[in-house]
Amino acid sequence: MQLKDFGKQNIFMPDATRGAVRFLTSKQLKETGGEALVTNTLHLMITPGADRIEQLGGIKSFMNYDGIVLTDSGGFQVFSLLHTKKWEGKITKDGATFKSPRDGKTFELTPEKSIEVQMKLGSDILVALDDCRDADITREEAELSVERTLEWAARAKKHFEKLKLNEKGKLLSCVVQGANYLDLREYCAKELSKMDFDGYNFGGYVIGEDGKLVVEEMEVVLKNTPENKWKYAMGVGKPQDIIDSAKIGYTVFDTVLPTRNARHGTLYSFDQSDYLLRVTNGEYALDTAPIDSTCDCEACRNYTRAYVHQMLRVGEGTGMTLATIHNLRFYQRLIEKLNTNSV
RNA sequence: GCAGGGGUGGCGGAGCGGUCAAUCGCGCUUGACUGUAAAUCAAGUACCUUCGGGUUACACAGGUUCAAAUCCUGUCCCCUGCA
Repeated sequence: MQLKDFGKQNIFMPDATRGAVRFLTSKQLKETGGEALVTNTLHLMITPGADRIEQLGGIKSFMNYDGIVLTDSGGFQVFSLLHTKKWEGKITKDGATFKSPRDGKTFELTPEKSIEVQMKLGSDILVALDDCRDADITREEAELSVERTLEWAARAKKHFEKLKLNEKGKLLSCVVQGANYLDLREYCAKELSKMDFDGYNFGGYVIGEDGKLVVEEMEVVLKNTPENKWKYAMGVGKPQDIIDSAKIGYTVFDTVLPTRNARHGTLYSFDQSDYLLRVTNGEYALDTAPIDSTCDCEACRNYTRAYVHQMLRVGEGTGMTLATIHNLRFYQRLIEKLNTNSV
């Protein structure tokens, strides 16, 4: 796929946060069928650092991956680690400063810094730093989050244009915030649209308190952003959430669910009505069927449920690998079905 | 044979007169995970229950005591040292 066609069809990007999809080689990842992955600015900035990745030829060369690479801005990490006080740090009008729990070193993440790091990493698709918050914040907090997100987006865009003079073939996307306030979502979407980004990402927490996708908010963003630009539902989601998001017009997806769940024993299978097959459960100990009778992945073609069950139970890396390969293949097959209208 | 130590729930291992159905770890059962601090986390794990509680339980059999997994006696096992 050409970069210019990104998002024209549904696409699912596995998360290789620190430069690898856990337990998979780039070859194994490629064999699951995807054409792009997501990696993370903040994680790679802390270690090994953007300069080193640049010295080593960029993230694609470093991890020997020849697909499309999208780098997340680090906005979500600021939210999940700083706002929730898991990491020491503070958020200011310029971004965030925080101490790495690895070695206590202080880092600063501004809109400009985020773009610079993403450039050095050798990303194809960059994301402007946003002020990500929880779904249930007060209106005042949501307003502040939107204002900062807009200001940061403008600064990111400006810096991107400046650096892009020497770097061709890169795209920049932005993130729409506004929590569950529809008018703020609309305002944020409209203002970002004026800045003309290559793609529009739905940010914030996509799952409401009831555990359901915030479809209403997602629709408002669709209506108020340019039709010919991609809409990326960040962090979405469960198979049904992806189906529902695709139905209303989102085409770009990423989530840690298939990879994290694989490691935790929750596999996906079209053989199950709810797509879920908890392979470590006792009932699969003697099950010689493949995880999914319709699947063509390495795990399903060569191994039984009983084998994956046992390997995961004893904590063998091979179990993690097989489960991850399978779950990613499931997600890619789901996307293929969406693209051929057969789901 | 003599001397010493020990037998606790599926396993390992605490407790050493009442607050013990018995810390904890493992195992087992189930669930959660949505821009990854996550090969993580949560709940449950004798039996019965109208969820108030009730019934058997700490090798086995007796005993002391208001009260015993905890003290005493005997029996049966196990381990270590010396013969």
